[in-house]
Amino acid sequence: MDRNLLKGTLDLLILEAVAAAPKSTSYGYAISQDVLAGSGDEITLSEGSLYPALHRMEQAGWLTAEWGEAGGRRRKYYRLTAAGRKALQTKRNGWAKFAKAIGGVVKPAGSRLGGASS
Amino acid sequence: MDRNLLKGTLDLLILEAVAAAPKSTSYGYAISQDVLAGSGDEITLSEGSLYPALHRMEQAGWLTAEWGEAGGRRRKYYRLTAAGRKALQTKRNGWAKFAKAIGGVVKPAGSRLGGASS
DNA sequence: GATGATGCCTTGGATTCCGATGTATCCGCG
DNA sequence: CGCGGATACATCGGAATCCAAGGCATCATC
Repeated sequence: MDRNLLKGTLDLLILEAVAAAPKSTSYGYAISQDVLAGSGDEITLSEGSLYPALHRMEQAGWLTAEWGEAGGRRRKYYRLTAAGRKALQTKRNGWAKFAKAIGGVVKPAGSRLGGASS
Repeated sequence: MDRNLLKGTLDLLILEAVAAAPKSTSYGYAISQDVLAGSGDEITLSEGSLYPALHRMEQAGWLTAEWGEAGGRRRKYYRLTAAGRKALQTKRNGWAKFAKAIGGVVKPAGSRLGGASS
């Protein structure tokens, strides 16, 4: 999978994972696992991308963080703010519009080439 | 439209435009117009992206170029090579897989948030 | 003779992401 | 006990990508 495609969708994926998590079950490691599972094992959010992104979004006011603990290990639980929910909607719309735009240009995978003629 | 989303799809869009063009009607400016039209006026390939990309792909052996002229203006016509057709297929598959993976995580735009209950 | 469309090109910089690395706890295995 | 692997957080430097800006040239319109 071309990793460049991921650019621009990182925030969306994280916001989506946080939004989907039940109550306060959203923390870094779990988010990466959720995205991995949700994508059919296709999308791996590497730590070098994930944690900086979480910090950035917290800074942006999209997420709030709270330290917790489980099984002797520290966890940082994240929740969406109102601004975060709005950002998610915006990014969803952006993705939908983008995917549609690409779809208008790209033909289905597996379609024939060159044989345009009759 | 978030421009970061475009990253990774540039080659695909260009290959697709060249593949779709009738005979020898594919040149830089026309490609950008075709993509713009095909995407519903959503995707503008800026010249600073387009021309370097065309050179890179020619270098990679995906395209061959040939100078022509029309109406007193120079044009550089591009055609797909066999490797270019193969690259297009590969990128189509990559995009399809990627879009599907994202779709597994992202909920439809406009869907409700927070009200996970019931 | 200015403006805008057509048509090509290059460069510098900004942005984005990730591999590598570091720290720490817990569990299972030999 | 020591070791590896999973869990869990974090940072930094490098690599890759793209585009705004600028430049050049022809043609049509006003």
